Amino acid sequence: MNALNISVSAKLYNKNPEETELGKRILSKSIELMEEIGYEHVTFKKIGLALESTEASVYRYFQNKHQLLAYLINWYWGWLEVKMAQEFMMLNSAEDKLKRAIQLLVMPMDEDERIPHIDEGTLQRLVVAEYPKIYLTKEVDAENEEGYFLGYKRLCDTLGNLALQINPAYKYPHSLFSTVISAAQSQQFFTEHLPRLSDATKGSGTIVQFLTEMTLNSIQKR
Amino acid sequence: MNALNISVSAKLYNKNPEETELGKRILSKSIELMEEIGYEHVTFKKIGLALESTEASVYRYFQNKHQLLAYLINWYWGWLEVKMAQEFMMLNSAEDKLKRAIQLLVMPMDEDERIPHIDEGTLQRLVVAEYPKIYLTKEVDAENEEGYFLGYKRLCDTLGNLALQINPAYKYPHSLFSTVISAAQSQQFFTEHLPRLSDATKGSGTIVQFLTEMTLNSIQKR
DNA sequence: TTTTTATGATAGTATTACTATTATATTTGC
DNA sequence: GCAAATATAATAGTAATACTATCATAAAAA
Repeated sequence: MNALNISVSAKLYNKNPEETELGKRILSKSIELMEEIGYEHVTFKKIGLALESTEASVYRYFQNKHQLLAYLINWYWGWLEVKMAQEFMMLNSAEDKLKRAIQLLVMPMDEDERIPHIDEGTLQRLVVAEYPKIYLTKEVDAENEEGYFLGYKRLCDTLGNLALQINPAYKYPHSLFSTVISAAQSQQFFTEHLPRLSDATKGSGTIVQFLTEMTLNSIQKR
Repeated sequence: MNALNISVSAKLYNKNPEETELGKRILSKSIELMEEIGYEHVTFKKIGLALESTEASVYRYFQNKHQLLAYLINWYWGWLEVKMAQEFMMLNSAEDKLKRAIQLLVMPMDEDERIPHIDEGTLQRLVVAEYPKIYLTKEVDAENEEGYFLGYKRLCDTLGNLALQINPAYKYPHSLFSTVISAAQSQQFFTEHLPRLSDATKGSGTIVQFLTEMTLNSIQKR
C-alpha cells in the first residue's frame, strides 16, 4: 500500500506490524512514548493504554520491549540507507557521498510523507538515546543470528565500500564506520546532555565537521 | 589502609563501600556477577545471595543497581587515569603518551595487588559491555549534576590536553576523545560479538592500531 | 559497660513482565 | 448471505523485581 516499504527481518516481530492498522499505531505510539519517557520507563501496559488498546494486543505483535526497540532501530537504519541511496544518485564522487552520508546521520530529519505512521524525526531522537541497548546484552550472540543487527551492519558496509573507493588500501573500513555511526549518535547526545564531552554548540554543524574531518583524514591516501 | 585509593563522588553511594569489609565484598561480587550474567539479569537479591548476605545489606550501600553500575564504572575511569599518570612519567612526548593511553584503553589489565578487592580485568570487561547504560537514561541531566560522569569527563580532558600539546589549533579535542574512548570499548565488543562491525581479529593489536591512526591523523598539523 | 553502628532475618507492597481465557467484532471464503 | 476464521478487547492470574520497613543481634567505639 505504501509508496515505500522498509524491510525488517521477520525475527524482529511476532506479527508484522506494517500489515495492520493497529500494528502501525503501535509503531507510531511506541516511538512517541519511548522518546518521551525513555525505554526503561516504557511498559506494554502503558503502550496499550496510550493506544486505547490493551497490553495483550501489543504482545501479539512483539515478544517484549527489547524486540520492539530492536525493530524500531532496524527500521531506522533501513530507512536511512534508502535515503542515502536516493541522495547518492545526485552525487558523483565517493567523497561527496560520504560527506552527505555523515550529514544524514546527524541532521534532524523531515517527516517522509510516504510513511505517515512513522515520525522520522522522533525516531531519530529515539535512536540517539537508545541504540546501544539493543546489542549490549548477554543475548547478543543469539540475537545476532536472528538478524537483530542487520540494519547497522549493512549501513556500515555501504559506507565502508565508499571509503574503499577513495582508498582501496585503507585497512579499517568496518571499524571506522561503526565508530563514525556510533559517534554521530553519541555526539548528538553529549552536545545536549554532557557538553563537556563534545566541542559542539547546539545545532549539528560542528558535529558534521568533526566527523567529516575525522573520516577523511583517516582514509585519505598520503 | 590501601596503598592506593581511587576517589569516587560521594553521590555514587549511600554508604562508602571502600570503608568496610562487606562493602568491599559487595564491589568484588557485583563486578563478578554483573560480568557473568549481565547487568539486566543482576538483582540486589542475587548479589546478597552470592555474598551470603542479604538484599537489604546491599541496599544500605547503594540506592539501586544503576547507582552501583555508575560507581563501578567511575571507579574504573579513575583507576585508568591513575595508571596512565604512572605510565606517562616514563614518557616524554605527548604523542608517545597518547599512544600509550590508547593501549591502556584496549589492552587486558593485570590485577593491581594494591587493590585486592577489585579484579581490574573483570571490571574492564564489565565496562566494555555496559558503560553507555549509565548515561543513556532520562535521568542523565540530574545525575550529571550529581557527578555521575566525572570519571569519563576527566579522562577525556586529560587526553584532549595531550592532543592540544601536539596541535594547539585542533578544534575538537573533547569530541575526538569521547569518540576514541567509546570506540575503544565498542570495538572490543564488536570484535567478540559482531565481527562484521570491525576489522580486528582476536587480540587487541588491530584495535590499538586503528585507534592510534585515527587519533593521530585527526590531530596532526598538515 | 553502655551506647552506637553494622548486619542479618524476615515481611510486605507496588509494579513489571508476562500467559491464559473468553467474549465480541470483523473479515474472508464459499 | 452465512459459516468459519481471524483480530481485538477485557479480564484474570502468576512469578519476579524493586524496593521499604521492622526487629533482633553482633561487633565496635565511647
